[in-house]
Amino acid sequence: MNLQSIDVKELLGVYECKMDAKGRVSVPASLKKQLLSLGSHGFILKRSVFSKCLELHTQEEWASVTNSLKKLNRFIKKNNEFIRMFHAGVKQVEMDSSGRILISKDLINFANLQSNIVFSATPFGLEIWNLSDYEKAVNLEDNDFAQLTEEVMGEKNSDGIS
Amino acid sequence: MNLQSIDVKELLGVYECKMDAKGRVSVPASLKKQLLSLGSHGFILKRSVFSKCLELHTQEEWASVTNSLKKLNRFIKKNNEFIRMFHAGVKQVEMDSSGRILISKDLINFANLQSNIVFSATPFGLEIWNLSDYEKAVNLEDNDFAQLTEEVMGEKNSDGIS
DNA sequence: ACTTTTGTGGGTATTTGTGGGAAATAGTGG
DNA sequence: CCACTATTTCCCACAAATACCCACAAAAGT
Repeated sequence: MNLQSIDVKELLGVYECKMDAKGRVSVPASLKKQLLSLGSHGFILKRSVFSKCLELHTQEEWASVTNSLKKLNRFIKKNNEFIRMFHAGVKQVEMDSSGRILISKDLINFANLQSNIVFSATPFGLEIWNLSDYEKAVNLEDNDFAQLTEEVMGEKNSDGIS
Repeated sequence: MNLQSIDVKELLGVYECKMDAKGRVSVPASLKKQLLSLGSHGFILKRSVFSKCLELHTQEEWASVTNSLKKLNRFIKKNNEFIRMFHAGVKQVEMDSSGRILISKDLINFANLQSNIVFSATPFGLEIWNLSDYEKAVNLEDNDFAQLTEEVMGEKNSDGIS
């Protein structure tokens, strides 16, 4: 399969890979190609707000978020709190010469990362999980996915989106 | 990772670091490069208005704040009071030869700073926190982020910016 | 089966972070 | 004005983290 020339709007795919003792994670080749086609070598790595996992964003993506946020009035306390929480754990990262990213100690700690890592690309963004936490998070026995599907998607319209 | 040549409009990144017994905090290398690319070695350090933390501003940034404040009518009592309180604890600081800033005793006291410090750069500016206070401030369990998001971003326009 | 790509690990030079000593400066009270 | 104390600056030294290599095994493509 030749992915060299694939041009993507959203990342797609779930990949398992390893983090080494130095905290380096080599981005799976398929993802790497997608990421590079999306933009630069520089990325934003941050804590996810709702789960104990990390999120990876392209600089372009992040810049547009930043643009929106800058329009908020900074002299309103709630805006301050929102911005602060939203930015928790934000780090600039780059791929090294062999296509790996270095994850800082505090982020490793936050997301409970060990040797086995999962990259999970969804339309909402690219998440990085500890393998066993990821398994738990998507495990049908722990989370009633059927019911969740109904709650989220089972609304008036046939496509589930109201 | 080579950040040498990154040119920024806003500071970005959240970093943990240490303050030593003398009250010196070495600015993380990534932030240091961003700060220096933004301007000078001299900065304004002050109390934050809404939280028990400090804010670091470049001189340029501060000049623009000062400009806004000058437009307030000084013959209104509340404006007077606001200006005075807004300037509480303002200090000029410089990085020393090894890239550290010295935080004065009263500011250390105000922000309850101990050995573990957090630099949090957001589009609103650069905040300096005591680590454990920071964690509390961004912790989901202590803060209803969902509701906060609605209040801050959930306004008329589709992008949440009114 | 051979070549190329990908994933993984590790060594080492360099940068960064941290601490402390001692000189210089400022601040205090007599 | 002086003596004394506290604070700040300027060094230097060392430990830790990181960037930059290179090597090689495993996997994939031809």
